[in-house]
Amino acid sequence: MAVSRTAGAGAGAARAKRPAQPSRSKAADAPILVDQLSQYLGYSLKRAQLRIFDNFIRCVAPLDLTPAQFSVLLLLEGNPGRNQTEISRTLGILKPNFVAMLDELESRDLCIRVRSNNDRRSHILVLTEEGAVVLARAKKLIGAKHEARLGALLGENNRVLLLGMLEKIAREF
Amino acid sequence: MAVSRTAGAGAGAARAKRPAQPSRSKAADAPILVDQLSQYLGYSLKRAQLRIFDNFIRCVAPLDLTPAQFSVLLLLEGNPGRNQTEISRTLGILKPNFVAMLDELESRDLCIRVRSNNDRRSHILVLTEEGAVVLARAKKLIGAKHEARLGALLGENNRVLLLGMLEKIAREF
DNA sequence: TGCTATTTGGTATAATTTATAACGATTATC
DNA sequence: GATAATCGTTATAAATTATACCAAATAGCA
Repeated sequence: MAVSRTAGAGAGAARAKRPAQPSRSKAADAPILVDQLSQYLGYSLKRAQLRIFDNFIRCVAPLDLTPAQFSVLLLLEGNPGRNQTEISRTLGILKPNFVAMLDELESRDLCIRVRSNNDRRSHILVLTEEGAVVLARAKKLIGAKHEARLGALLGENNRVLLLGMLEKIAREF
Repeated sequence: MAVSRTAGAGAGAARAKRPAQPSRSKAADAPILVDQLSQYLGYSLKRAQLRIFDNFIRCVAPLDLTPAQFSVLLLLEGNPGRNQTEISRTLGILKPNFVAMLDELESRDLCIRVRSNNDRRSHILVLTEEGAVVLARAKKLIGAKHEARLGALLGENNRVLLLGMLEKIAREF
């Protein structure tokens, strides 16, 4: 369905004042119709997702966290004692790609890898104190600037409804 | 927020029968908790989007159309006489990336570029007959196998509600 | 009319994201 | 104790998204 990050959604071409004359030559820039497309869940879903991610990133910009990084930290906090494979699989991150991501987080002292005693192959992922602090700040920023805004836009009831439907799709579709 | 294409969502590790003993060593694979994460719109949105795209692609597999390609064809059908810039911008595809995409569609005889008479710089995009046929088939497949399934999962009322909320987010957030 | 600025489609290329194959070390299985 | 499987990792590819620039054509204006 296309939909990339930067360019805006609107048929933002010229949009100058258009003459009454409905000819098809110059100044005839009627907005492009997206109505049909918007009826397809995939399209609207992707567009919404890009908007949300953009805003998410801006909200936590002071902490320099990507959505993926945030999700890792949050998962570590709530699930201590897990290893890389468990965390990466839960998030749908392929193991090879998770390595660099952890290197980054570890280099910023947000978490550490600890060799497991039970299974010396695996690395237990541990949220550091710094990681906990950053995560707490991120939560606060997102709650105040991001999710709150969503609630304001849709209404709190609808926000919860939306979340429920999305979860259902993610699990059962 | 992570969330890639392949790996499933579940904490799909071993999940063998676990002994009553709640020790933390072997066989202690309680499912990882994602509840907190699921409360963040970005996470659930992305997961749902990946599921939907996966299914979309499978549904139109016989026609070999990506969501992006489908959206282009649909837009051409509903908006004849538009040029590349207008279409690509509407879809949020950057112009340089749109070139190869059009090359592909044109090579498959689904659409053609026609030099405009009004403005000899621009290429008007025209859906070919073949393109219209393929698009019609795609619509049918998606309607029958994809959107219908969604309606069955959420209920038709909720499906419409969901679409409305997503559109609102895409436009106003 | 001429001159400059902008727009259009395009090329080349980079950066980012996602995916596959394989390896050493360790553990499980039998 | 031999074989298979798993863990984290490296290397690398493929796909997606983004930036800089170009020639041709047009627009805007002096």
